[in-house]
Amino acid sequence: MNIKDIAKLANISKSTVSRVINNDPKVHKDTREKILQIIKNESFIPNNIAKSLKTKKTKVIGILVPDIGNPFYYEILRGIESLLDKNNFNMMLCNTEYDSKKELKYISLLMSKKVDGIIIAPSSSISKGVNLLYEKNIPFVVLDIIQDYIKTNCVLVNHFKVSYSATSYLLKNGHKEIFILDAYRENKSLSNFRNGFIEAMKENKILIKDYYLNEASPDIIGGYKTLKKIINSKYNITAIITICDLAAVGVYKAAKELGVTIPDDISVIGNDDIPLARYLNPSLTTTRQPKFKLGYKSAEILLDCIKNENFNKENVKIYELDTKLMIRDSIKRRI
Amino acid sequence: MNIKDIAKLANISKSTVSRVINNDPKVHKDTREKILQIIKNESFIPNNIAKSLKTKKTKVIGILVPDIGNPFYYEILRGIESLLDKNNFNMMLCNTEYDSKKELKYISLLMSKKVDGIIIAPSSSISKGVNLLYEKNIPFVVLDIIQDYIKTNCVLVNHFKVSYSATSYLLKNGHKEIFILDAYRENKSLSNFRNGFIEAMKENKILIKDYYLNEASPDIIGGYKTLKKIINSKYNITAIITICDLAAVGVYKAAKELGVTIPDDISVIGNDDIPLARYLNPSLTTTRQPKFKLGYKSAEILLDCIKNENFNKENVKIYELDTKLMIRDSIKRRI
DNA sequence: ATGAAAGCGCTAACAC
DNA sequence: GTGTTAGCGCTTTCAT
Repeated sequence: MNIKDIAKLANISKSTVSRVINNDPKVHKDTREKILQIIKNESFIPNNIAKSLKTKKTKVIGILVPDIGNPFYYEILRGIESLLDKNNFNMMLCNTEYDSKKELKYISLLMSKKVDGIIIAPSSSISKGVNLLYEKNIPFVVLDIIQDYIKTNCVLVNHFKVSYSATSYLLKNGHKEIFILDAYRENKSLSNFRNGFIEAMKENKILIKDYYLNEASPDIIGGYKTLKKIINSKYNITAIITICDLAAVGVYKAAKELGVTIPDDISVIGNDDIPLARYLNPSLTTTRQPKFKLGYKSAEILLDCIKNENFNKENVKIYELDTKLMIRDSIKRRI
Repeated sequence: MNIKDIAKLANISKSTVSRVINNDPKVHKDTREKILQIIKNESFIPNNIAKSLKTKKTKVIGILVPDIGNPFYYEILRGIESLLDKNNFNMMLCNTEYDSKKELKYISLLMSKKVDGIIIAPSSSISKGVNLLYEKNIPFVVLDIIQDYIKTNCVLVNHFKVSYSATSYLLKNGHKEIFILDAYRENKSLSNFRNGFIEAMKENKILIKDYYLNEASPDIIGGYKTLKKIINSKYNITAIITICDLAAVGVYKAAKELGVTIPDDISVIGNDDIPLARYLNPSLTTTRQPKFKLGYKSAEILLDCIKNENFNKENVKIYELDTKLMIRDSIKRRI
């Protein structure tokens, strides 16, 4: 069943049916009602694939996240969805697993399916996928993981401030031997999360030992392995700052197994404030990121690029959203 | 840029370009290589919208879940995604928020976008959306929430057994005044979760007081409100069984606020075993559902329906996956 | 206010 | 092994 069939049933041309479907005002009231009635009777649903072929718009956007399993992203997804819903867009969700190959594959698929735009939390800070989008002039917004060598619209929090504040807070509480767990980075010197830590330490004239600076996967396993390594190496650490709460959960897990008590033996401070954070034992001190808003804002910018067709590689901006340190029970005062 | 342009560059017809793109063996090796080279040079990505219009296949499936924010669904999503990835399918994710209107709207959108099939965790056990899919002969699989009045492929766990076992376990531990928190249901007598509880109580000759049987939204707020209600009503409850872990988290939250100690004052048993469950304080006793497998299996069945075009409303089955009671620290022995 | 016709970019049947 | 052609179901310009 297609508009031609509907047209036949109504003794009218398919152009007019098309007009009715698209709410073109230039249709006689009676004609409109008749056609609407038939559409309803037949419970006809127009073929938007054909429409898209003609109009070059799909009302679909692609979303790429590195880890569907990280609660950080669900709230973001909810933020995106809430705006897409209002605009009758759909989202194609892709899970890249921090794998640049998979990321690139999905981006190609999305492009072949002619999504109107893409929101991507890249697999790394040098993403080939993002480069492809850039070259092909696809409207896109980068989320959370800023690109090192390319200017794009980007929505995120200030990771420098996040770790600077977290470190300062630990310092204020008498900690000196602080371990930082960053995600893997191609170019370490470009890591704001790392640099905020370094800056805070330097300002307080604390010597940064090599092994303070660490990298792992930003998930439970990453945090788990990291604490095990710390304990095995008998480093004299009193606190650990993690790149995300999920990694902090990994630290908790390892602590339990190793008989290490948080915060008495080691203090932990996370980043992003996943819903679980406040329910952990002890509840996790962490930096709250406005996750819903991160998603909503990204969608807003993207839809704007799409609608106004004003997507311009040069006219691009970094949107920094505010964070807040949530002080809970995972930090011990060492004075 | 389209296949016609590629054809021109190669001095060849677009049919042959199409053949190369679709790996048709009936193309001369040299021709193929030449075309492949041009495609690569131009970094040409074929328009799958046009392809879909012709072939009536999109390689997209729609997923509808009632609450993106419930961790129960992420593992399911991962399961679905892992199979879709292998088959180069994309997924359109829709969040229905237990709202049948929104569900229906999204289903219409998905149908207009000609998804090859749909996996739906319905907003309720009598879903108009599911009925529409049924009537329109769209391949679909129902996840988790079985439909009361319509036969469909359905992947889920045996909720009767889940609550029966949970209740039996509580009974064995000396509990008698047990409260059950079910999700809202149009037809209460059809709730297996409720019925498993009733059956276990009856077998043990425990009188079921009216207020034992309760309904709330299956999320943190639902659990939160429920415990508040119990405490305010001064019911003499020693244990509570929740329809999902997220509701149990709500119970924990209310308990903390009210100064109620788990498990000393009240025991709690969840259902589904979200990642957070074991990290709660006290760690939550709950029934583990094979979430990844639930998703994977659904996708498997759906892709099978799509590929073999053997989707037949009558030839439909319920797939019950195994569960396991995870005994942790949220139950107190009352003997 | 309505209709006729061209065309979006691809596939696939058919011809050679 | 390759080319020609019709057509998938819409939109949209142009005519009336």
